Amino acid sequence: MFDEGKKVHVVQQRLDRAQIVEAAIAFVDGCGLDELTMRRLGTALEVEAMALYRHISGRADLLEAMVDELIDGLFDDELMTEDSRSWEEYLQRVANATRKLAVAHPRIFPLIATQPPQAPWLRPPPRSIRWVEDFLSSLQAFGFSDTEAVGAYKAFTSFLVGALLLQASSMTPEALGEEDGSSSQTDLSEYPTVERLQDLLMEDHAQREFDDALDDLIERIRTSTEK
Amino acid sequence: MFDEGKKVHVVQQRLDRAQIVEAAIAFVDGCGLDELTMRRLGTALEVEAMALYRHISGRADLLEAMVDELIDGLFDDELMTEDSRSWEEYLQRVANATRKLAVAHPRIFPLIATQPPQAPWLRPPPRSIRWVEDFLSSLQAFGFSDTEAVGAYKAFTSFLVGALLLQASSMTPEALGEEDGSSSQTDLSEYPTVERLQDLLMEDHAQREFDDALDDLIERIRTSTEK
DNA sequence: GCTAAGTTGCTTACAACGTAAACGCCAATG
DNA sequence: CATTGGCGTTTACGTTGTAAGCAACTTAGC
Repeated sequence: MFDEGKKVHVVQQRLDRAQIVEAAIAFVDGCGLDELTMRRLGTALEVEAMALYRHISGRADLLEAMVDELIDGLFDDELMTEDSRSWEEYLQRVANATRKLAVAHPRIFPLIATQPPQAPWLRPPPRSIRWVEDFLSSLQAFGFSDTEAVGAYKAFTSFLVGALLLQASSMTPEALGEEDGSSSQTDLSEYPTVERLQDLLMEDHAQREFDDALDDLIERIRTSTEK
Repeated sequence: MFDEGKKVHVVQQRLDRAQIVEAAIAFVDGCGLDELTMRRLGTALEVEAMALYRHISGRADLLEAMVDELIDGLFDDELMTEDSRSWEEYLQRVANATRKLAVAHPRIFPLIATQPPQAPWLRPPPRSIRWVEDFLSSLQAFGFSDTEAVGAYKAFTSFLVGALLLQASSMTPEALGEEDGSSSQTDLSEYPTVERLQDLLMEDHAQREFDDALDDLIERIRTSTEK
């Protein structure tokens, strides 16, 4: 007679926006952006597609919510909770937290980098006003002038998107499939240099290159604020 | 009796792959990626949608062809035709030619940066083997060792995608519409630093920042090859 | 506890999409 | 002249995002 235990497991029968977004992120992580469909996301939540529209206004809204959710999650990252002792340390924290995000969700990161922000001066990856406020005010607390802070913001965002977008797309399962040239070995005989350096090109030193480029960026910011 | 001049103007009645790709690029430049549809591209060419499939194998193929077309076009750029006197000049040529491309096609550039390349080590923006071959062999002709050339390649591509993707998305007509906060003025009262620096954030020094960052990247490559 | 109101999910429906398959026209080849 | 092969059209199918109406459940007021 305990038959109403039929909907087994952890299936909540009440839907809300947060869990839709969470499910969408999980879905894209697993299957890729193109596979994300209102109907499929519905069935993943054991619900009809149209039910989602009570909580989100459409597919575009869902994508934006996913991005915002991940970006907001950065603030709760342990790296960001405690204060930094120097602006260098602050930049390193932010960079590493963002990198962690890109590595955790390589198939969503392109969306973060590509999706048009609310205002043109709100560049991705931060992409949220709250975040930019934190960035600029933190730098100013360490003595940056207005123009220095804004200059650092622009240089830093360019650095992040360049380093992490390429990192993320190299981690996408589609790319990983053909990593060791088992399949789809293209003919390189016309490109001797590429052929000779192929092993070097495939080597993955992403973490070190990221750190090196970040160190260099920090050095660049330092000298530009001391002139 | 010259009645067959009815299809006036420059409408060729024979379709070929090149003009389809060209029309698609023009269409996206004008209307954006989301608006590009097989059917719409068909009518733009005064042809039924299915006619396109005689020349391209599908939408994905079309997107790839557009990217390849633009990338190949870089080779014909006047900047690239003559030899460079130094590797610094070579990098500057490539960077400026790529930047010109991003500025000319801001709505397509995200595709160049995002689309998965043929091999994981073929990073965008070059994204073509021919191009990478030119890059690596040119650097080696200027005395770069194998590891130095590959290191420069990776650093340079990261730089390009970061600097140009943000530049391109800030030039997209959607973003430009709200550039001067005429519409959609969000409430910044909770974000005093952003509010105070808003004018600075909106200022566009993209060209100078690009050049500065490039100079710095060159300097970084120089010192790393001299240690 | 009972009814009224509001919330939430389901059903149905439609236009637009990408593309497969069969068809007809035209030009070039024998 | 007949034939063949290439190219554009027509028709059709399955899938997509989403609008509209309906039904069931939760909650509020008495």
